Amino acid sequence: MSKKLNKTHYFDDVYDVVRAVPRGRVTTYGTIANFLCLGSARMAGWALNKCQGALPPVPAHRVVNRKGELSGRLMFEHPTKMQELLEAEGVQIENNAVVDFDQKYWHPEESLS
DNA sequence: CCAATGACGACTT
DNA sequence: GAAGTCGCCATTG
Repeated sequence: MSKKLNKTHYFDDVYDVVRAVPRGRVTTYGTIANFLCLGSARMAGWALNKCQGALPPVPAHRVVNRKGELSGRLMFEHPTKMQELLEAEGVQIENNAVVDFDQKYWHPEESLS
């Protein structure tokens, strides 16, 4: 899996990492950005903003900010869709934030095994 | 071309 | 320890 790091297509790498997130787990923008060496967590979030039209669909609901808050829930088709999806996967949401975020936190290196 | 914004993060006060 | 400020890089106005 050679990482091209083509800044014009880096969001493809972001999608790949987000798709690798196991069900019931969550990760952060900064982690993805750091893993892909994007240099800014904003780039990861920006890429996910367009993930809605990406195929296959990207489980962006599994990506939250450093605080574990569902910062992008308003960007979904429905503001509550993100929380519903997370709860459906066993992730408890409290005050728009992931419960036991440290426990649900997932790192791309885990996928490397 | 310049300025402002953004699904963020880390540092400083 | 909490709140505020600056920095990152790309897109849009």
